[in-house]
Amino acid sequence: MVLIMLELKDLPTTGVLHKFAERYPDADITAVSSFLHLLRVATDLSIALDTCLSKHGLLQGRWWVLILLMREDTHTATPSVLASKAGVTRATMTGLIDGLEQGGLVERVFTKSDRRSVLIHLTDAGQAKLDAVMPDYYQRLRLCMKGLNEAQRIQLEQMLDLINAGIPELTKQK
Amino acid sequence: MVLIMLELKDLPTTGVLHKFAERYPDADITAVSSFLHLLRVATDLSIALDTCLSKHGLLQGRWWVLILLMREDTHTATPSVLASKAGVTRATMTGLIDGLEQGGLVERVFTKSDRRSVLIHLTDAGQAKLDAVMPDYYQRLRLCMKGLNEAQRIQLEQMLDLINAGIPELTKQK
DNA sequence: TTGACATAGTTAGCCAGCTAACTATAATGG
DNA sequence: CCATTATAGTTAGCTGGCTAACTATGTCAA
Repeated sequence: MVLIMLELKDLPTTGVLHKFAERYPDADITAVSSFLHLLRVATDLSIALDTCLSKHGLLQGRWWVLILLMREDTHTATPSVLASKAGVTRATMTGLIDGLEQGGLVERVFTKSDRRSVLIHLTDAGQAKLDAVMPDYYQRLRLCMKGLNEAQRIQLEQMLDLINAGIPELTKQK
Repeated sequence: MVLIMLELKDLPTTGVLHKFAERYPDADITAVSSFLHLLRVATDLSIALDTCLSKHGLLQGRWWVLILLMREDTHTATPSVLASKAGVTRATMTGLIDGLEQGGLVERVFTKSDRRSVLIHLTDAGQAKLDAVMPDYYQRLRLCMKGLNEAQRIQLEQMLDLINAGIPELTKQK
């Protein structure tokens, strides 16, 4: 996944929001506040995740490829499938696989059935890398999220789904 | 703000999460689920916001600079302050200002008091650009967020604050 | 008062996304 | 059965972040 946004250090105060709402009467102050708050926390989470992964020589892109491969029973998938699941272009996936192959974490296996295609296979070194990264990641994430109990987590996901359902409104042609 | 993460198209099913939890007993399944869900929705929101802004010839970086300037009573600020509030480096801010100046949306004003410093001033054209963009943005955001009532928005922000408080756990030295 | 340090802005070069175009191979329909 | 279209992977070049290094200016303490 590739989320790019400006890191919002100074969320607007309600005073600023009201000032803007005067000039732009369509402004829905709590909508803006929640929206920016959500983007800000997610941005900081993403940066922190990269910091955590970089201690193991990974970033989100490559890390996610390894996870997608581990999910497969055969520890194998094509670049196209990986690109689609990771939400990046095939061109980007080529670069990610190049880096992982250079590090010996995956290997390209050429298939006979469809000669256009390549299978990407998680190597033992790749699995070992995951076995080093994932426990650290899971421990840290557990601590990070310990402020929310189970009920709150469910509520959060429900609200995220509601927002997600509204996203098309941001881009819809009028 | 610069949030970079892989766009997670395929969130793990609870089945997959349990499979991983077997190998990695530290995994806190609902923590992982909520975390990925949050990053995914925020990513999609960020992409949609860029799509919305790009119809007006802006992206998040430049758009945010214009907003920060409009917040100031004098419609003026230094690049350093803008960089700090936007959460980008001063180097990045130089590039953003270059682009905005080229489009006539801001101007560099050299000061006499501190000759190291420059003041960035929102031009009439810059204000006009905001007057074109912001109503569209606010209308769309209102629709996007209309699935959440006021109580839910408050709850959401509270939960985001709880997560935010846990972020240091992701990067803390052990 | 001057040497060391701090601050403001810029420049240069890196990186990981992206799109568009290309090659090779497969699938399909007239 | 062959021309067209679709698919898989790669390459080339763009973009907007980043860090590090640099210039110029200001500040402060010995």
